[in-house]
Amino acid sequence: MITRMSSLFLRTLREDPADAEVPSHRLLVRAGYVRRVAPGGFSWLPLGLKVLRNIERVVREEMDAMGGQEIQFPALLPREPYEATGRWTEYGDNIFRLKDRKNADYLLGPTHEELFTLTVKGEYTSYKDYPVVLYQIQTKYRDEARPRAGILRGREFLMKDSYSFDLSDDGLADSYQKHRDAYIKIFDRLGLKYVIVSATSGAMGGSASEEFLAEAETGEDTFVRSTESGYAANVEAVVTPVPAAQPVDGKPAAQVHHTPGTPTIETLVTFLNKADLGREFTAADTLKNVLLKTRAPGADKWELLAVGLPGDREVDMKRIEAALEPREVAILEEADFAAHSFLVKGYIGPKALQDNGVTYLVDPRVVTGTAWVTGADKADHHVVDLVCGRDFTPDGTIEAAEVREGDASPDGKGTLVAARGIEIGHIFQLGRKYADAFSLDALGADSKPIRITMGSYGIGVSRLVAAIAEQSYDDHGLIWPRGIGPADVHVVIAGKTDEIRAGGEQVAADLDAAGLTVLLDDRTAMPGVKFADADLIGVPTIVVVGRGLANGVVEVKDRRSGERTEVAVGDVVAHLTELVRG
RNA sequence: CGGGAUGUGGCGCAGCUUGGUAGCGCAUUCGCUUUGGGAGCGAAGGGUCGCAGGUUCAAAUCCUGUCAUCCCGACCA
Repeated sequence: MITRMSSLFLRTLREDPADAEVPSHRLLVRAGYVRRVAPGGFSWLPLGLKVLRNIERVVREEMDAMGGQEIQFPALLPREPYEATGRWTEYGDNIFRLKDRKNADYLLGPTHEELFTLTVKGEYTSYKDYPVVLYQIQTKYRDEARPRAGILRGREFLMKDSYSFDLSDDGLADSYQKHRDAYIKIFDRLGLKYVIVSATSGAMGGSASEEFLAEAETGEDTFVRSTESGYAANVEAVVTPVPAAQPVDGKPAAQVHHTPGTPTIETLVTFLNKADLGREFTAADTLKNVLLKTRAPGADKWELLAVGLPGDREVDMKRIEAALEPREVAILEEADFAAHSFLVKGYIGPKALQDNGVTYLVDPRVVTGTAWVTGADKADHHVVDLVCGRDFTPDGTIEAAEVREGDASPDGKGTLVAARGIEIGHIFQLGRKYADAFSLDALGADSKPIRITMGSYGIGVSRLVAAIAEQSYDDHGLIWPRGIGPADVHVVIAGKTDEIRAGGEQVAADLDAAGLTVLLDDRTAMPGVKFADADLIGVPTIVVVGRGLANGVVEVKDRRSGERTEVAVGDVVAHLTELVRG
């Protein structure tokens, strides 16, 4: 197919739009792919829509290949199914709600677990029907508190979501693995640099969960990766390597010291080093005890929880929350301290905690035989050489400490560094949460019902357009991977003579006949304008038909490398076919 | 929801301090020249200055209120 720029609905901008910050947003607007119409809402213009459709095609092909069957639900949904699972309330302000003329409640679907579950329940009743994988590529709506970064986080976006329905946990694991494999194929075909990190499943519930993150500085998600191995994980999922336990024998006895005016780690360390105890202390030698309270879902009573971690580490609330999920976690307030007189703020130690029945969890680095400086449970006093396993015994360990660059990688290879990524895919094993909500059962061979177990798998299709752009651009504009850009070849007619114009038309026609998609710049503009637009638009291969035509050659330019080669007119089709088909 | 910034032709901006009825660049239209890296000259069209009050002989400009957008944070299958 040939797209003629003389009639293409396109206006490129020479200047960056004022409201665009991230590269993908800037370039997609400048190159005339998208236009903003509302916060978090964008129109797709012809070039942008071609790219979106190309990505959609890749996703669809791989989903079909792994056995998925495409269906489509309405975006406009009734309240009832979401009421049944509690999500009408749980989603809070994050869903768009509306009423019809009869004052009935509707919502614009943020995700469709309920509908998929109900649909399968409506059609399938026998164990012989399973397993099944259904998917849709649908516009989703979320009333984001703050849409940002252009296409990357909008309030309306295109998403592929699929769901697997299995009779057994093994079946679910298999469906999960098939999706994981399909996602790898999809993102590889899209030419993305990405990592797969283990993730928490969040509000959806469920167990196994992994996120696909496209590496990009502008990404919203922080993850860590090893400098030496392929290890990558969300910060919440990093498991601290446990040091070897040490013998307790021979450790100096614990001693309480008067340490006036040392409520913080910093003041304590300074004090200790001036106290002439015969050795140097650092924050890492201290054991900081942080008081929290937790509450089980549905319960209204809070329970105290103490967390002990090395004094040089800050508490990471997100890691704690992930570790304690689904329990709610909160920092202790002044009133809570007042209610428990044994808690001496700034001087809390393991003894008072355990004497008073407070659950005491420690960082995994606090192993048997390690000696610590910690609170002595009375104001202005600390205890030195309190040995774990001798002087106190924690109730267990918890991943509560911040993860830092330079920490050892959990797989033992290399150290961790922080990186940022864009969440482009998320797969997880939902389990029976939705099947339970709607009593989705299959009748087994023994005529007894089998509760179905589900997996849920998403890909941000419109977000991928931006994610690819974030990874592939230069000072001149976008650079699309092959098969993803708005055309296979961008033919620029650089000259005004009839010969050159006819030559360009012929090259475009020949390429089209060979099955390539062609963007033909047949405008009467200056050559410089056309070259600049070609670079901005980012079709991977640019063919310039111009003054060389007199010698029977055209110029083939690789957009990414900038490399130009002269090719005889007669060889253009063969040359380009080779390039495009690889 | 907290913090910051900004609203002036389609896009990007100046003008506001010190009120006098709106300007520049890009884009668009016409003419001539030009034609391998965003051309030159000449002409033209296009703006209730976010909105509402107020002060004043006079408001883009000063005052009050309000709305919107963007950025940072909180939040985010």
